[in-house]
Amino acid sequence: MIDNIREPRQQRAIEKKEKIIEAGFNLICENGYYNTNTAEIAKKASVSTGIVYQYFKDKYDILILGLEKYGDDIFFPMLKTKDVKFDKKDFDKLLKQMINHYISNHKVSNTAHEEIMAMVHSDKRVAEYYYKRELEMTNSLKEILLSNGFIDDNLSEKVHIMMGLIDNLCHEVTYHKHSDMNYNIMENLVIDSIKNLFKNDLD
Amino acid sequence: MIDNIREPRQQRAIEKKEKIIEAGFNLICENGYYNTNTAEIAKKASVSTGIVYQYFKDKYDILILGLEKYGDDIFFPMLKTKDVKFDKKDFDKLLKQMINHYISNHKVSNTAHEEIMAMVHSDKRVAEYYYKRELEMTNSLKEILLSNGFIDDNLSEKVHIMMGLIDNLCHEVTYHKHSDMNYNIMENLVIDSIKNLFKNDLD
Amino acid sequence: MIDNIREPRQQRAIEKKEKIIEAGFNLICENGYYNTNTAEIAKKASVSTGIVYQYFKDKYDILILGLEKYGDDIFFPMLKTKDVKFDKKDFDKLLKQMINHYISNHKVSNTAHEEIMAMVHSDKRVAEYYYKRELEMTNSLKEILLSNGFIDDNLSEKVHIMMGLIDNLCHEVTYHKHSDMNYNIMENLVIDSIKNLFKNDLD
Amino acid sequence: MIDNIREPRQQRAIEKKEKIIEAGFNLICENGYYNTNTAEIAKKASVSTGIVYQYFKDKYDILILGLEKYGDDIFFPMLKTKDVKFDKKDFDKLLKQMINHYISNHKVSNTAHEEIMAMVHSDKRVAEYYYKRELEMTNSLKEILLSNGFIDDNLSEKVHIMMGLIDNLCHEVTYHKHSDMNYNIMENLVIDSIKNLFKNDLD
DNA sequence: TATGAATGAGTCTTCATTCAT
DNA sequence: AATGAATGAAGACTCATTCAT
Repeated sequence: MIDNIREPRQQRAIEKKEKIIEAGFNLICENGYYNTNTAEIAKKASVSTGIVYQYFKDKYDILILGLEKYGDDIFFPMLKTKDVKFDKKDFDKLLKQMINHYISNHKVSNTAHEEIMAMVHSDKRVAEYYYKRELEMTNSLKEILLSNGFIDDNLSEKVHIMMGLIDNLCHEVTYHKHSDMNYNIMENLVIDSIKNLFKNDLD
Repeated sequence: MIDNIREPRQQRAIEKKEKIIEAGFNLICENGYYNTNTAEIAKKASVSTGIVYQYFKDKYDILILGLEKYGDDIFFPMLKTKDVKFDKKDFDKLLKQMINHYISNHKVSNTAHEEIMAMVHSDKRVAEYYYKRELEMTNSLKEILLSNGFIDDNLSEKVHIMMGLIDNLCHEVTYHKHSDMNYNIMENLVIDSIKNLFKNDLD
Repeated sequence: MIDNIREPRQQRAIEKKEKIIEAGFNLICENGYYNTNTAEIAKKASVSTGIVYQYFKDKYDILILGLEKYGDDIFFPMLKTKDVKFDKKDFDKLLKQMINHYISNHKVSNTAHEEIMAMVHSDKRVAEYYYKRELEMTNSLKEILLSNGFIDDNLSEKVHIMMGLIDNLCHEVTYHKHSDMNYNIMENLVIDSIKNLFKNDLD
Repeated sequence: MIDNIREPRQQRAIEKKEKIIEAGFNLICENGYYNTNTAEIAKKASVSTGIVYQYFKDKYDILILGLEKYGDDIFFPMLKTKDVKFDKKDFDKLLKQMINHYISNHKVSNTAHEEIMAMVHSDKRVAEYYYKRELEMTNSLKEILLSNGFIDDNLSEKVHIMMGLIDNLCHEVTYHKHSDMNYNIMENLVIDSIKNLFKNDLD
């Protein structure tokens, strides 16, 4: 079989490809990979079913390309944040900002998060993407902290734990709503935990 | 139309039903729900496809029943642990034990974890199961701590964060193997974070 | 393959067979042959599915035997009426009685009529049964008329037409309810038509 | 999920859809609805099974569309006959024509009649179709009669009875062949009965 | 005799992918 | 480059019938 996936040259063709990725990725995020079929994707992208296979090897390809294109916005919006300067006294504030940013982002694309996280757990390439970006995120945070005078003392581990704490908090706030849980208190406890992690830097 | 689902009476039939759940749940855990078909399940359970539908409403039913039967062992093995007594001085040790227990359990059923967690993110009933048990787990830990003299000061929130920390650590250890991460250090940081959470109790 | 259909000798066995026929035929009459399965039949007859195949060759067999057993009551209740004596002046009354008898019978087993008539149109043996009884009915009516002084002048044809008229009327009354149709008038027209058929005898 | 049913645009596709209806309806008429499967239909129409479900919701849909397309030719060919003018003296002739028309039509699609009539008795939508057309037929006949000077005196009832008489006759001629029945005589008796129904108009 | 467990061929239906135009 | 028609393998599920006990 010939590999006849064509990389579009013309502007219109490029736009068409983008449109398919967008439509496909959105549908997959809304309904899940297995509950989305190519006919729907084509329809939503206002193209024919046939054309899909001139731009993409298969349905899976759409997912992966969609993930690469839109994944960062959903999972790692903070990756775009660079060169943050802050006073150590205001570390609290920074954390609060991050948390709020995270939470509001979660809320926006609630189902997308769910569906893609599902695939992180079941699909190798999605997992690969996710963990790679997570690592980038860790490194990005490390650099921010280093550039603000934090010392490189087990920093990777600390940042990883910190991210886990924030993620867990956001998840709780966005989905579960365990009735007996007070999110203000939780947030304060999380912030306190993080400050404890970096106590050597903050004293 | 008749309600086809029959509860088997004969011993051999009961065993067969169990066998189908086991085979089905295992396959789903290994390969994912959508990549497992009823013919495979039947074959692995050494039964005909027909019998599957006498004991189960549909494929999904097998998943749910399998989850109820084996899920606790995979996700919440500690739920069986009750009446733990410990000296506050040995809180470290207890935490280390828990972490090791968790990690070894993760390692045993690596893919099961992944596949089921995928469904927690995409399927309502699986999510329901998971979060319910998670809550039970939280409550169980709360009681253990209370019975060992910890005070009920935002205990739910603290325990939830603690579980998140442990979970995150285990996950990291079992899957990622972020090359630059030192798990001993991470473990110590996690333990320290937890102790910090309960500093009022441990002073 | 051995033909191991057994004719039951013991009283209990005979009753069981009857029960299966009754249950099966009733279900078929209610829901149609293709919408009735053997499990349902067995359940309704309070027997096991296995036993069914010791008394009957197959599902079809139940239908045929049921038809032979209960069909007459549904389709040809008048077959039991013999030795009717009437005065020619009262022919009207007789016809009215017949019609009412027919109609009330139709109403009792409305769906049975529908379902079995469906099979008259699609199944050879059901058709065979039906037309045979229809012939018997014709002959029976012929004899009644002859024994009351009617002459044998194209009597078969007349009776057949008469039966068609009554049948058609009953059907209309029982099912259609064509809103604009006055059944009293229709009945009178039918009776008048029949009397016209036999005008040579009634003058 | 998407609404899969597509209305074909291309000429060839339209023909293919027609072909499927034709093949499906024919098979159902020959062998019955439950004895016809989609694979056979596809094969007879020289298409793949998949395409069937792009044009039709399900097997049942094929039946209904087939009925709407071909049903009139089979059941109500006379519906096309309009603006009939006749002299009351020739009412006999008209009736004979009708009867012959009916009979020859019955003979052509013998099994179709049987199978579809079976469904009239067991399926709501088929029944709906049938009785609706029957009503149209009645009305059409009424108008013909009215336009030829018949008076509107219980005309609906009379026409309905008349149709029943003709139908019954045709059925007898086409199927039963009750050996002892003389169809010429029967035909004459039927015609005489009809004329008697309309005696007020014909005197 | 009787049970109900077990079989597996058969049915409808879906959908990723390819083809003809 | 584009369309949308067409393919056919694969899957879930049913059910008449047979089998083991």
